[in-house]
Amino acid sequence: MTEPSRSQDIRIVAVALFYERGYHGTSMREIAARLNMRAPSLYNHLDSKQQLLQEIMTNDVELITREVSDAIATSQDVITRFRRGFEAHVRHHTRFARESRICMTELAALEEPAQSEVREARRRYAEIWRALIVQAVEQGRASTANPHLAANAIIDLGIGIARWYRADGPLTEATLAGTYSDFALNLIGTQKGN
Amino acid sequence: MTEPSRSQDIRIVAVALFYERGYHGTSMREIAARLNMRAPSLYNHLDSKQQLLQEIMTNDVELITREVSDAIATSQDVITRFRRGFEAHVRHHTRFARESRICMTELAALEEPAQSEVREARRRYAEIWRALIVQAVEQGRASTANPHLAANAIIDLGIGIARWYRADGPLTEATLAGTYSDFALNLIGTQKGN
DNA sequence: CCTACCGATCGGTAGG
DNA sequence: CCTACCGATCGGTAGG
Repeated sequence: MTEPSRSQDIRIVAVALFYERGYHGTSMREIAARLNMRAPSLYNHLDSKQQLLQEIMTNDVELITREVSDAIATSQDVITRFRRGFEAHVRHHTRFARESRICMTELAALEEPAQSEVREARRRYAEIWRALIVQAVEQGRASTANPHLAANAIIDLGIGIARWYRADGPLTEATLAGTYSDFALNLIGTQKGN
Repeated sequence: MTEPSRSQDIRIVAVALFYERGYHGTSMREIAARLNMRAPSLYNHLDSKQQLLQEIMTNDVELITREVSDAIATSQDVITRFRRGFEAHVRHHTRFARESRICMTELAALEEPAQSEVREARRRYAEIWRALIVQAVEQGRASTANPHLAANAIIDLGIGIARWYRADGPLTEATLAGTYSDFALNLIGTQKGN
């Protein structure tokens, strides 16, 4: 049975094309062509183009939430939690740069009710960062005046990476995660080495 | 003569719609409808849909480059230059949040050679930030280990603002610029109060 | 998995 | 500024 791998192939090609040309700039015929198929054959593996977009976006936001939650859970120390969480955040945006950018860029192309669900999932993700920074400030380990804005800044640093990071470039994921963690720790007003 | 204001109206509506639905998700008929016109009438004021996108993107990247260059030129002190430049950077992304987001999001929809020109203009803009951070480090006023990555981070902090800032929200532009300047100064390893 | 094809919509032109 | 209309392309279905 080639069924599950075929569906997977379609999703991979869809990610590549939505990333390169955007959702509305990509046709089902183009997706099919990259798989040496005709467009109608795709519909043996999926319901609609919308469903494809929805799966990509939902998967991505759920994945990063899980990755960061898991990373944060590995320590009791708030600064260690912050650093490990942020490294997971950065790594996600390097490893899934295309998915992340689609999530950021194509939200308007996602129809309701899926759009609201993704927005809500993102809001919950941001809440993790807000809570963590508030906790760090309360414990006197960080000094930012505005944890809410700091959380936005932290998230945007990661999102930005998906804009310019190239896996085939000279910059390794580990170097990037390390350097950016220093940025993030500085930003919220901790001292390096914590 | 209603000519120049009409062209301006069209550009304003195009910005609003490209922002809301994306370039490929917006039809010329929709742009016309918001102006109580029919689509063919638009072509008395413009050559093509592409031209509309190109003007929006070129204008925006040239404007932010001018704004930040001017802000930087008002001081000799490298940290003051950095802070004033960054405040201009932040203010641009609040005042022109829609244009900025279109620039970020719709680059793939811009055809060549315009796309390469915008990419090049953006590269020059990033170069301003790299040079400024390198200078700050050389003068011992900042301590970041990687000015190139720091410049990316600084730019991404601004871009991120365009993602979530709402002019009708409780957060004023001045508060945001002030708080974010602290973030940026911390990030590159200066001490507050410089 | 394919061919054949549907109605809808696209950017843009002709002509006034 | 409009109506009328062009060829191209879209997502998706029928039927095998």
